[in-house]
Amino acid sequence: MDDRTHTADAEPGERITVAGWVHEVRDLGGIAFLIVRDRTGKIQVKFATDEMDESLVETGTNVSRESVVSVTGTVEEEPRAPTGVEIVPESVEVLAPADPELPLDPTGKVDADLSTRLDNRTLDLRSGESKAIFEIRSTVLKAVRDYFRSVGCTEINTPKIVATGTEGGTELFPLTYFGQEAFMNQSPQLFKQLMVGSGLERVFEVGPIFRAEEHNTPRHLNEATMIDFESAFIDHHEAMDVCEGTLRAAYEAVEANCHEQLETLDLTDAVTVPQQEFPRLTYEEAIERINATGELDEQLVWGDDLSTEAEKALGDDVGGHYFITDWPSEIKPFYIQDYDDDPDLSKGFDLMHPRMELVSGGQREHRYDELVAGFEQQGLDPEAFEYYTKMFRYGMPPHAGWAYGVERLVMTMLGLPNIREAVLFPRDRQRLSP
RNA sequence: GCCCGGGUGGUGUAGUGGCCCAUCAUACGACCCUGUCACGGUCGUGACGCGGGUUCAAAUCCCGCCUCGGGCGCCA
Repeated sequence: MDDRTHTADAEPGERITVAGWVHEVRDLGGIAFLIVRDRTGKIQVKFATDEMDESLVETGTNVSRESVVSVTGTVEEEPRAPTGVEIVPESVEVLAPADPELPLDPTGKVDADLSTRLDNRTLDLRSGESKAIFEIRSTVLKAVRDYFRSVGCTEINTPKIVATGTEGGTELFPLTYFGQEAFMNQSPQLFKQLMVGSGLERVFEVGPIFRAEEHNTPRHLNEATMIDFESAFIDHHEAMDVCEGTLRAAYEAVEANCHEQLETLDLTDAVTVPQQEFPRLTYEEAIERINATGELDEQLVWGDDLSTEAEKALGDDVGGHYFITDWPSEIKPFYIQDYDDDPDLSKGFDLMHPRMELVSGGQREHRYDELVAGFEQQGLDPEAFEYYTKMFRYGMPPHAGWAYGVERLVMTMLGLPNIREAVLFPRDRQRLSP
């Protein structure tokens, strides 16, 4: 396939070979058109049915939609062709015929339900919209990685099969590891913290996490991709700076490099880099503001976690990304540090999009005695986490960090109605295949 | 985990007790058509998730199961 030309690169006067999928055949009688699609676009192949070789016309016009074909011919300038050029074929080869009855319509003339699309993801991703989402996701991941490198991070990978959970609270997928009890990891949290105490100091990871919660919503997955960041010698304010920088980098990269995809998704004006610096509301300010909206039946009191309804009320009120800082220690995990002068208040924060929570992070507890006390307060056995706590006895620097859900980032950026749109092969309460 | 709403040709849908051996679009098959670009035209094939019940009569009502989607909790 060395001599293959992409459809978008076809220049008049050239003799080329294009290879791709049969998008459509339009047979008008004496003239017929075969539209070939590849990842760069589409091109029209013209058959003058009375004048051309009979078997060539037969092959080119009787091929089923979505079959894979290779067409060799001359590119001619033709104002009447959709792209201004068309191929006058010398030969057409069917590399892989498709069954005539397709489980969904990649041209998009007839809609398909999300579950039908997910059952036939390969075909679904031949359509412009679905493909565009994953091209944008790829751009986001590249931008995020580049940004982390620009602020001196080392990319790491931590184990996904673990002996204990991170927080003990959430549901884990159990498995058997050579006869031992083990779990799929729900977060790189503990491992990335161990790395800030290593010579690496400042790390990030992009990888999967697994949560066995039986939720059934458009914003949860049982296998998700997390962007984790953790750095030594920074506090939660600096961690928020990096967090905001990462998100801006992602939006900027998409705005700069994904014109075509945004156009396909009809989002050219909808996706823009956030202008304002993200407001940093304290938890206390947040609940006051929520109560002031009057959207909730019952007023929130200090110590309440924010319900979905409360988050929505606040999101509508703020109208853009924002941080919530200084959460009550009670509702944040043990590894988040409390304020020394107010132990009821933690240095945890969340980054919110008006639609949902995107990031959770905070200043970590790096002092051994306080950390162990925190375990006990949350009813966890410090012994079970000895591999983790032990390292805090050998010089663990002050540090902070956070974690994003990639799918939520893409979902909120593109206004996708369902998080499954942002994963190739989602794992949810009922879907395990493909 | 609790709660709510759906499942009708390949795909997406209409139909809420008899007007339904089921509507429309698209796809598929056949034929006609020399500039389509959602090509057009004629004809044709093709479906009520599964099991039980109520009724003279069930796609339609009831029960169970399967399955899909959503709300809440919790979270990324």
